[in-house]
Amino acid sequence: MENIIRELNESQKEAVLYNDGPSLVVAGAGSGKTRVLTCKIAYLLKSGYQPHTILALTFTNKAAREMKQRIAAITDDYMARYLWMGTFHSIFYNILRRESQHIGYSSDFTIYDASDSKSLIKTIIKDMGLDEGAYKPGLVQNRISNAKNCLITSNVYATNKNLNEYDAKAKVPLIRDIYKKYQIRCYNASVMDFDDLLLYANILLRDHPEILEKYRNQFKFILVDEYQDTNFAQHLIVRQLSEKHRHICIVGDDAQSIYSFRGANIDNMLRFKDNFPECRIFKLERNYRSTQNIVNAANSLIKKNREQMFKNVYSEKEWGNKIVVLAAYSDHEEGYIVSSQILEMKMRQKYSYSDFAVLYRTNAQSRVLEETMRKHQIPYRIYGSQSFYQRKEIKDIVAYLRVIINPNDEEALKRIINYPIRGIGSTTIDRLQAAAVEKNTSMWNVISQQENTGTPMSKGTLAKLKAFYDIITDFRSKNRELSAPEMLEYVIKYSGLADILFTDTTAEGISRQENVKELMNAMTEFVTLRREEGAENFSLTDFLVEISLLTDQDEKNRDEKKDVVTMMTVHAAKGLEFENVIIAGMENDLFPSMMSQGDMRAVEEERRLFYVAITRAKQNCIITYAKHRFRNGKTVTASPSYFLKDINEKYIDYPNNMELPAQNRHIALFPEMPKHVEMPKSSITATEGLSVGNTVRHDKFGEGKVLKIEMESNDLKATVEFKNAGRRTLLLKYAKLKVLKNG
DNA sequence: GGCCGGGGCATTTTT
DNA sequence: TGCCCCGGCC
Repeated sequence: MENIIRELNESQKEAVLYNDGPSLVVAGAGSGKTRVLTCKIAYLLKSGYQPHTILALTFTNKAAREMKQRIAAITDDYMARYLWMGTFHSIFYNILRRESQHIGYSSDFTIYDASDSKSLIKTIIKDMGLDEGAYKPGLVQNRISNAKNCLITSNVYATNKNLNEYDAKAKVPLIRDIYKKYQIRCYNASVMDFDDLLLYANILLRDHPEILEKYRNQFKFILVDEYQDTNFAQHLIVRQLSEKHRHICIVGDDAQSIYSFRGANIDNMLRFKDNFPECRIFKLERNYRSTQNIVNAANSLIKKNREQMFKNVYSEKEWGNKIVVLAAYSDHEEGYIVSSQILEMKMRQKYSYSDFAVLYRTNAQSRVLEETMRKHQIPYRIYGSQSFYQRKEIKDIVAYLRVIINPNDEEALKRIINYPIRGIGSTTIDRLQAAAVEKNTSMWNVISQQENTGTPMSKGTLAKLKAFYDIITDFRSKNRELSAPEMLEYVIKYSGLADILFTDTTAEGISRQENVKELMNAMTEFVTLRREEGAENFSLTDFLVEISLLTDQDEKNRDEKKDVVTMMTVHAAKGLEFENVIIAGMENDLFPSMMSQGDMRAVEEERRLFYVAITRAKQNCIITYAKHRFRNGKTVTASPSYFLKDINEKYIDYPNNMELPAQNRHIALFPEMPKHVEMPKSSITATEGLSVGNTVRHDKFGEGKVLKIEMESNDLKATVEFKNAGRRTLLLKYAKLKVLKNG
């Protein structure tokens, strides 16, 4: 342990050793953040903290697993496995399962992924007879998700004036009803979506002080990684759990905040000091990853952002090569350039394929790039777009598993009730669903009580339903006897899926079979890993949890050892590093995205995204753009991104193009003109702009200072000391407080 | 109830 | 361009 601490640099060491109170570690890109976190946790264990009293929230499950292993190696102790370490979603899923009776859920609840929840929203919109042109499922889904991330429950949503007015203006006034129905149907199906995990975790802690107390006492030290990407729901959980013992350490880099579309709020980090005024700030500024040129170039770029914490990231590695910008005539030629660059560099400098990453802003760009990679016979692997667990054959099997654990899971049930074909058609399914909605129960309950519900159905249909019911019931009882891997095999065989899968000998059929085998491998691997970690009991449920909450990056273990080029979106590349990074499609309206035009905050986020992309590179960074690109069915002309101009020209080379990017044209033309109306700040979001210590103005009471902000039955209220009107407690939902000054 | 073909529409990022 | 949805037909 001492040796390891000795190897840290001064600021890393300080960050590791200070554990007497709250701390904020500002960790620049490549500054050895993971090392600090690992070392700190090991140090805490050595100082006498019991592992189960440490809660460490990471961005991916993979990161958690790797850190646990490293900690175990440092402390030379099997205890590391008892650390509470994982993503917000998986940790609070476990807590919610444990405490499910307090929120009225069964502990066997399952998880809706984004497509399940979209599909349910679609169903509801149809049921309500709404115009699907106006009520776009994706849009509604976003609104509901945003609301949840701000802890706006469906009831609060329905009664919130701002939100209702906003929706009315947007010609979608009934979103509030959709939201309500959606929550009811999720509840009846015994499922939660991703956002619900955080929402219900908050409700649990809010409504059950004894449970809050229990976890507060249990978690004597809390660490959170990537704090710049937490949303309000996550922030509030952390704050509540830690505000008593105040042993909290948050780590993050405001320059890498790229998830605001998911509700992440950079202010959680920037204003951490408001909640924990005594917090100490440590800055990790030495970059161990990239050459000086790359670090300097990235610094010069991010300086153009207004909102940021001051820091001075530097590298002491060699100076390195300049960033190279290459122009292509078309997106196809761009692909060609990318491929030839890889081949050429590989040949000249003995890189292997896995030393290269091709990054792009949108998934749609991958197609053309892929095509050229194939033409040049460059092996590659795409992460993200169609993840393993999104594949149809995998989703089908997983749907069976979900129904076994939780037969009320409606989306899973609908997926398999007639697959393989059992003669249960859409008419029957619609009827079952309607009956379930009407009786305020699940489809499964309707099916199991078919005889006495009186739903008019033919004898034949009833028999088919009974047969389906028997299959599932058999699976459920077998699940009590068989191990998880045995159960998986049993399901594939007796569901009839095996017959479909293994008789198909087309190329796609074979690939599907391979995927199914891969799923079985994943299961075996999971079981082995659990055993190695010392877990005695693991069930199908555990496996299901694991795969429902996998992050994109978690899937990267797959094929990790293969020598292939990595292709992914910039978002997916967060936290990773490569010898050589190629950023493709560096064009206006693409990067920065068209959607960010004119909105300064959005543009700054795009710039941070570009910053993330550049700082993934250890040795070389190559940027390409095309002058013509095929988009949405037609070819459009494109111009080099004005972001290129933001990089100091000292660090960048334009060997093959004369035409330099135009000056910041969007910003110059439309300074800060918002393109979209922001989602109104509701009662609870109000804290985003409001914190203890702020000077505020109230229409009636005048100026005052915020003393306290707290949550009471779904609403946030603030206690304000007004200069002329004395101390008052106001519901933020109604009181329109204007922040005059940050305390 | 399933399959096929035409038309319309989409495009930002994802736990 | 390609995906998804719907309608028509088997």
